[in-house]
Formats: sequence, structure tokens, C-alpha cells
Amino acid sequence: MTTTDDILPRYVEIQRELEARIMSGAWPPGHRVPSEHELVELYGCSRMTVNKALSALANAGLILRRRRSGSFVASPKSQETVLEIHDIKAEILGTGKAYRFEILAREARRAGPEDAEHLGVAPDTQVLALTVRHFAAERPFVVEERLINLATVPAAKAEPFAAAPPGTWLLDRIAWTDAEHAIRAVSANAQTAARLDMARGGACLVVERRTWQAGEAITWVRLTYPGDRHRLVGRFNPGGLRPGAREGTKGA
Amino acid sequence: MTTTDDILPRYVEIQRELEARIMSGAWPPGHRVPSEHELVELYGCSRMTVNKALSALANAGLILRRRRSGSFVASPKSQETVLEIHDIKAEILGTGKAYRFEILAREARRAGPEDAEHLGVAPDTQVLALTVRHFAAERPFVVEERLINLATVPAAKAEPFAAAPPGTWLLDRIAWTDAEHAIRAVSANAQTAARLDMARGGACLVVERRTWQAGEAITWVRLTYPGDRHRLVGRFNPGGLRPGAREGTKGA
DNA sequence: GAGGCGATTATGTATAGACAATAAGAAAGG
DNA sequence: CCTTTCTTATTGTCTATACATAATCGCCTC
Repeated sequence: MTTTDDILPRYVEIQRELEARIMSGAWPPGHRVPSEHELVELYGCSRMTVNKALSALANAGLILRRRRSGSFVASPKSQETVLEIHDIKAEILGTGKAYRFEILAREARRAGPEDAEHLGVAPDTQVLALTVRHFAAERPFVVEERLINLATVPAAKAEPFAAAPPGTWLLDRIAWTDAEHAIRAVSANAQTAARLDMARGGACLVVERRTWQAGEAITWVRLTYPGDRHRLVGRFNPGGLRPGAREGTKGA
Repeated sequence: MTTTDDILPRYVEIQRELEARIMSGAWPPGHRVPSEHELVELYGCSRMTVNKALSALANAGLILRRRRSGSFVASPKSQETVLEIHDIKAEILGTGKAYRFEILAREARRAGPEDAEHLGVAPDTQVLALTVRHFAAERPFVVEERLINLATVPAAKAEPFAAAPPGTWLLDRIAWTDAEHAIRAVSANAQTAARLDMARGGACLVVERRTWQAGEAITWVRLTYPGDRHRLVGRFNPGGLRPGAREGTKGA
């Protein structure tokens, strides 16, 4: 079939063959996959090996397994995508442009109602509020409004954020366990327009993110991008198969 | 810890215990996980059982395994999120609102340069171009511009899309293997504003998606949402652990 | 001391067998 | 005909063992 030489583990071989039948549409959703016993005879290997292949497929959501009934090809449900939202500094440097940032505002304070709502903490919790502007090639790239929970990240209070912006600083320091993103579009108000060097009323892409570590709120951030200068891109294939093994996915 | 009764498989138990140590930060990135042999003695089970737990963790990206060296806690890298973009019909019905759609335009044609660019096919390929407006509770919810590759989905040509909108119809019929999304913000032009019952110049959230099956282009779609009425939400925790097992992630 | 070479350790893959849990279908009884 | 019970097919988990593979460590030679 493909160019893959046969030095693959047996279970991967089996997995890929079944996968190919499913992905090509030869086995449509609802089609019954041969039982483990049948596959054992077909491939001449032990049941554990077949089981490993089938379990992986089930894990990836390609098949559903029911005792006594057998395994069946699952029908894809939702259009899912994985958005990788990189650290801003890395993102800009990755495009080959010069990167710079400036801190527009900074205040350590007790969380007001709005802060508490954003960060998901009790009011009066100590927080550090920051407003940062990032530049790509000396052009405003994104405005970052951030709240850091000083109860969980006390070191932030004394940090000047001179060398690295708060996002990078946090990412180097805290291993987060949960994150929640919301993406929406808004019109630029006067302040935002001025900060981003764009027309007032122009469309902005807004990404809000909250991050937790083991249930404890770490930070909330709102990133406001000029809508005409930035877009988020994501790619997905169901079941997270070997990346780059396909070739048709290229595009403009 | 939690309320889970102990009727869990042995390997899941082991997996969760290790997971908890990693997620809590007790085992920081770079920390060495006990070897399979050590875990076998610790838990009093066979190596295969321990192996299953460790393999799952490695698979989820929580640990890295190197022969002879052992297993080590991995360090999380980028801010990733999984956006589930549901079928529009299902999405609206899921909110409890009445759903309706209307087809504003429909044309089967040979792909022009723009069509070819969007869909990623050769010019002059036969395509079906559709413009659909979706309503939630009789209010315009989103405008859908779609191209369907008739070379791969010939059945679409004769389909009236009376009962189900094209997105739902396709999803029921074609198992896609790859999808690519781009999200951006634009200002509504006169036509878009009229279609979405919003102010001209208002911010719109635009999601563009291309879908392939085994390298063959299936469809391209551009969804234009009124920015103030819609937002995309995604949640993520590294390693895709049991969903809903945590409680801190609630929010507005 | 530099370089190579074997021993050791840890993971990767595979086997054969066992019992449990589940659910579908068949048989028996009212 | 309906309900209950039995049988059986299929997946889920686990054990004990074996050999392969990779990489580190330390010894041995030069």
C-alpha cells in the first residue's frame, strides 16, 4: 500500500489495516468489525495482540465495542478541531518578525466583582492585574489583559516582567492542568482601536482563557487581536492518527 | 480521594494514582516515575498490568518513556484547546431553541479560481455552491456559504436539502478523515449585516472549514456568526483525562 | 586517558491461558 | 403469548513468561 516497510509491530499493522478500511469508507458507520477471535485466525496471532489494536481504535473513537455484540464502526459526530494557542512571544518569533512588548498598566489589588468573575475566585482575593501590548515588527499585534491569582502564584507580585512577558513567565513556571477558552468577535472601542493601531469599530478577535492547576485558578487572560491581521488555525483528524502520514491535507 | 468506588480495573487505579501525583505537581516535570518492576512490587500485580497504565500515560503525553533510562514526567508545552464545532442544527436544538433554515442560493457549476482555492481542487471541477441561513428562535443565527465537491459527493447534486441542511446531510453520509479550521473576525458588509439582522460594520466571527476524506476534498464552508450573539468555547486538559472529574472549571 | 566492548537494566512486543462481566438469543414453562 | 432461565458469544481484565531492543555503565585494552 504505502511505503511503510514491514518492521512494524504486529498490532500496529492490524490497527492500520482496520483503520484504512474505516477511513476509506469501505466499512461504513455501523458496520461490524470482525470479532477478536476471527482476527486472531485471520492474522495468526494471539488475542492480546488483536485486542491491543482494537482497544487503540476504540480509544481513538473509531469503533465502539459492546460485549457479546462485537465491535462496530462509529459514526463521527461533531466537527472537532484542536487549536494550539501558542505563547505570544514564541508565536511572533516563529513568523520571523521582531518581537517587543510593553506593560501598559500594572496593579496588585483585591479582586473586585468583575475580577472574581473572570478568574473564578472569591472576591477580595489578592490578584495582579496587567495590561500588556505585544508588537510584531513594531506593529501592534495583540493587547493582553491579564489577572494572576497571587494566592497561587505569589512570586508574580515582585516580578518586573522585564525580560519575558507574563504569559511566557507563567508558562515557564506553572504546569497547568486545565484551561478553558472562549473565542468571539467584537468591535473595537476607542481605546482598543488606539492601542492596536486600527480603525475604531473595526472587528477584533477576542480570545479569553482561564487556567487552573489542580482546581486552583492560576490566571485569566483576554487577548484582543485586530481581526484583519490575525486568524486562528486548527487541524484535526478523528482519532489522532499518525501525524503527517497523509498527503492530501495541504492547502493554500 | 473522590467518591469513586473501588470496582475499577487495576490498571486504571494505578494510572490514576500516578496521574494525581503528576497533576498535583508532587512529581514535577523531569521527575523519574518508578520503573515497571518497582511498580509491580508496589502494587502486587503483573508487569503487563503496570505496562498498560504507563503506556496509557505515555500515550496521553503525561510521561516520556526511554528504554534503559526509565519513565519521566513530561513538561507541558503549548496552550492547546479542543474546539468542538457542532453541527449547526444540533447546536441550536441543544440550546432548546426552535431551529429553521432556508436556502438563499444554490448553483451547480464548474469551480472558478476562487472556488478551486477554497476547496483545494483543480479549476473546472464540478461543485455545488450553496448559501444557507440558519435561524435560532426565528432570529438569524449564522450564514453558511458552502462548496461541495461533486466529484466525491455526486449524490449532492440531486439532493433538495429540504429536510436537513447540507452540513447535517453531509455529516450523516460522509465519514471525513481530515478537517482544517480557520477562525477570524471581520466587519459585516451590507449584505452580511442584512442577512444576520445586525448593524453594518458590526463584528462577525467567521469560521472557515475544509474537509477531506482520504485525501479527497469533500467540502468547504464559511460560517459567519454575529459577533455579539455567538462565541466558541473549548476546554482542554493535557492528556485528555476522564472528563468532568474536576469541578473548578465552571464559569459564565 | 581514549576508545571500544560487553553486561545490565528498562522498556517494547508477543504468547497462551484463565476467569469475569455482559448481553443476545434460544429454550423451557406458565 | 409472555416471561423466565439457560446457553453462549464477545469483550474486559489479568497472569506468568519469553525474547527483542535500546541505552547506560563500567570494565578492559591499547
